[in-house]
Amino acid sequence: MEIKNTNTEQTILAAAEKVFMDKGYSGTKTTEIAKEAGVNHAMLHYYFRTKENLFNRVFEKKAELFLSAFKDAFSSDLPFFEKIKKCVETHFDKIGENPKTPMFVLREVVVNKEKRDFILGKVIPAASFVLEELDKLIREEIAKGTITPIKPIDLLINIASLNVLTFIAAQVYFDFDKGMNDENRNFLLHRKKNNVDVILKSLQP
Amino acid sequence: MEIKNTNTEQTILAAAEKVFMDKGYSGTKTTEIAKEAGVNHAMLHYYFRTKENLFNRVFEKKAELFLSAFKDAFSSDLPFFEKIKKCVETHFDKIGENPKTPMFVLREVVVNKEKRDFILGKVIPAASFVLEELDKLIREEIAKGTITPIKPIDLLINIASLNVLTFIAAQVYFDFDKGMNDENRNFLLHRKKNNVDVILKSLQP
DNA sequence: CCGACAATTAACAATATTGTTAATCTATAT
DNA sequence: ATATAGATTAACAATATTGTTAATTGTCGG
Repeated sequence: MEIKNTNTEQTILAAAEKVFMDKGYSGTKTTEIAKEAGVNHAMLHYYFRTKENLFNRVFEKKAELFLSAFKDAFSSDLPFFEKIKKCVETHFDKIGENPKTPMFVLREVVVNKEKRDFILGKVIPAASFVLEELDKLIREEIAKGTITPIKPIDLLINIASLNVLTFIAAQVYFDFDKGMNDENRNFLLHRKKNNVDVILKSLQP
Repeated sequence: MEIKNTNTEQTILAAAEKVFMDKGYSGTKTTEIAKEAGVNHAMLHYYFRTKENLFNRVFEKKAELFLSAFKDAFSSDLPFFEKIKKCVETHFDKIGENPKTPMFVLREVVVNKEKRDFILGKVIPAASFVLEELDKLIREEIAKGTITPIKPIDLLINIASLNVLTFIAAQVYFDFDKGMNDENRNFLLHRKKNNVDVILKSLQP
């Protein structure tokens, strides 16, 4: 009489993740998730009660992932310009590991007030950590005259803009599900290099 | 008796535009459009037959608008750097006139293969016009050594990334429907200046 | 093997959603 | 004023979608 945490629950969660990521909350039918998971659709309610519960499990995981891309990006120990370079690259690569995440999160956040508040509640702490770090670094360099005066928040938005929109564009052009061909890979490599370049130049006095 | 029949068809279209822009195709119920328009929901089928017909009317209009922001941006007659500055500003302002459009178009394009093909079919011609113009300009400047070698497509994506994501972020933070306060306006002005700055610096040798 | 209980299924139920239809109303030309 | 055609409405219909339930199956410790 014990927990036989079947893989059914995990199978459903994985299927839900796939379908929700592609079609969003309102575009997804629970029957399609069940079909994708290969289980009776009652199982989905048995384990998660409602569509919304299931969605929240997926959303919270992906939102965490989306924000962690920022946190992880700003935790190396390097000279200033290399550090910034590393930040851009790390952020880019983190998104690359889950390339559909930005569009998924932004879509729900724009469409759903609760999700918007949820994200904003997480963004503030996440951002303030990063912004404080950045602020110290930037002040020093501005004092030394090695970079132009810039607000940390602007630098952050610039990085996010370039990296995030690269992957949204990629999502329009090629199908992440079918693996990537050389052209796709080259596009991303090229854009990563470009983004680092643009950010570093934006700092020049 | 009383005159005049306010054009019901236009009323419905306007309501559809509003709701579709906020909630996307799958998130919108035709009954909500009817309610928003203040008409019996049968009218919506009387004039447009199906939800999809109605949606397509809205989508095609907005897709055109989205792309026109690029075309319009590249049609001034100024010295190189001022021209680029003008491009970024015009593109930014064009989006500002319809700030929800980028997210609306991108959302449907990512989620719906037909809409994706529709957009890609329009993007290619629109882009090639702009890219050819840009190519001529850029070549001259590179030859003169006044800018760093850069591909027109990269410049274009950089401009689009910075401008588009500015408004997506804005859409998350403030409610475009309730008019904007000073803080909102300042944010946008500040970001416009920042984006011009980043783009111009990205061109430096 | 049995009993308990979790897992699974089919069948049902309730509501939402899109779409249709037939009747009614309204404006306008004759 | 009447006929006509288009506009509008309520009422209906069909299907989709989410969720529930009761019965069945499977597992495992005793």
